[in-house]
Amino acid sequence: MSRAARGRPQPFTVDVVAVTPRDGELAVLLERENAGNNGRERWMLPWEAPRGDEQLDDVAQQVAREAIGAAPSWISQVGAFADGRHPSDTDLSVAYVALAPLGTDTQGDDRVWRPVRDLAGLGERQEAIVQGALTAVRDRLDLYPIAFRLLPGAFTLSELQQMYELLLGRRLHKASFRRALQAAYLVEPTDEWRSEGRGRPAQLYRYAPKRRRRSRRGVRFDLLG
Amino acid sequence: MSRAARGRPQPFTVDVVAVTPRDGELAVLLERENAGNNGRERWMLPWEAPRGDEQLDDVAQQVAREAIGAAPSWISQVGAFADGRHPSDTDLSVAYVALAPLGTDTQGDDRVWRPVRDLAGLGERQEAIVQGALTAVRDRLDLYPIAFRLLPGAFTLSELQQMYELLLGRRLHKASFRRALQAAYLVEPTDEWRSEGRGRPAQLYRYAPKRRRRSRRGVRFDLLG
DNA sequence: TCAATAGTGTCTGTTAGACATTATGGA
DNA sequence: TCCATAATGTCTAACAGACACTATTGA
Repeated sequence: MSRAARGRPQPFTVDVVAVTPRDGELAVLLERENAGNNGRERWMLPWEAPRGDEQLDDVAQQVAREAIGAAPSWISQVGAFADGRHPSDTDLSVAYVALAPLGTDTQGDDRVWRPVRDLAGLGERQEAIVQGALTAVRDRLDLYPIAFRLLPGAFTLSELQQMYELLLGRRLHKASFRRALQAAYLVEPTDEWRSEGRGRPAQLYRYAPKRRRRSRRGVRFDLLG
Repeated sequence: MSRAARGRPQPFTVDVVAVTPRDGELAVLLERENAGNNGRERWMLPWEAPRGDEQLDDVAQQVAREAIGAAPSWISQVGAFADGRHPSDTDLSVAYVALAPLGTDTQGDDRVWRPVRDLAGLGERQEAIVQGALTAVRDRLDLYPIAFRLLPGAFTLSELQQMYELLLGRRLHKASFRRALQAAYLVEPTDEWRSEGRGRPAQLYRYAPKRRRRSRRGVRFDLLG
């Protein structure tokens, strides 16, 4: 950071999209914007204008921790956004996406988990930021343990598969999913089982990556065309 | 953009990593930094502090066009960088990567294509930006026609394969590469051939995506572990 | 003719998805 | 007992890589 700006608030913000699974869909954390209460409610993503001597990642981590009420299980920069109105009236926002494990709850009326299909009350820029964050999560799903970070430490393979299905937005084949998981040496079984209603109880697993994948066969041409 | 900042220079920069193939490796465009010539040369990425009423993408496009001498064949945001020294002494840079087709040349001593393995003279922040840009290019290679945009309008399949190999940093299997390309309906043959030295002449192709890929089989677990 | 590169056909091992089957609990 | 879910085995089609072969030019 420049000497001039040391300690003073920056003319840009760090915005955090906190994501968690909730009621079978993804939800993001919104805070009430206590601007002039002229009729309809206005909401916003948690944000902060960093001081001049802070690193972006540290600020994002801090904003996420305060909003979620615990350290995020994963955090990553999404990009810079300048279009549209922002609660801070700054010209630029650096966006981050942060993951909160399943079951993370908030308290109070001014901080809520809202399903991503209904972001009414959010400003233009922050709505674009949420879309960018969700795209970033999907794009990085195969490289980072995102699905695992949205689950508690112990989980069933069906829960893990459902998390992947939720993030990808499509169904997966059970046998294939487990075969690929096995081959990747990413999980190890615990000696616990969980019984939910009817049906055979499921064994609990934990995330415990062992080997490194080094495949990358061929090239993929997944261009939209 | 906020009313306050309209028309005035912003307290951040838009930095552009212009990339082109050159002598069988990737090169980025550097400009001479005419700061106090105290001994060793200093170089920098092209950058600009946008006015308050400009959109980021437009500024990046403009910076790229001026640096390359022509419109970039593809451009995309990489992210925001705040660490390390920057020629502008601003606290933040929004980085873009821009592609220049093979054969794009520069003129003058103050603007050169430098191979990515030797970025001596570049400041800390911009060196991190270049690394981020190269990573972004590799990560998006399967989703955007990056390799095609680094080639002229007509190219041989061997040239296309070599471009993929250059970007991926590994050799590819010729028959498999062509099979996958065929299946993706991305190119169409022209009625021209090119003869280079010995060997059978190669047919020229052009980028002409026809159908949409809709495969995405299974899940990939490419986590590092 | 030889060397070099383009382009293609065939074989094989790997993998994804369909399908079926067994296992194990609760109602 | 029936039903629901877990977990796994088998079959097949698609695909990647190896290999070999033909095609076509310049030296």
